[in-house]
Amino acid sequence: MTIFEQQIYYVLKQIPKGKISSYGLIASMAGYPGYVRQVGRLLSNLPEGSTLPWFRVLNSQGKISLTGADLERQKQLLIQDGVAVSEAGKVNLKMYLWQP
DNA sequence: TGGTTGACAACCA
DNA sequence: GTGGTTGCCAACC
Repeated sequence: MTIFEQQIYYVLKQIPKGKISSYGLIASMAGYPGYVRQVGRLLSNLPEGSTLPWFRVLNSQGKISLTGADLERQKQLLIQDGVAVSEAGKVNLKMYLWQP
């Protein structure tokens, strides 16, 4: 467990229900601007049973970066969160983007 | 040691 | 809005 990971997890836990954020934003808020790809790698390695709201993280276009079954899973979780997600796995950033 | 890859971002046409 | 290019940094060959 590195400081970097702790920071990412910390920021992740701050995202309120019904809101979403982006990889770049997460990385920046954690104090590591430019480490977007590490954020993605970190989330991809999260255990399935994790309580972290990893599904509230989208790319800068407000779109889910996953494909196939994984995309569907994340889409469902977001909808359960009260976030409107299009068929393509895209959300309205104007309405749901979270930034303190 | 060096090249490739990736749940990305910012730019530009 | 879409598609290509470049920058980015650690993890993996």
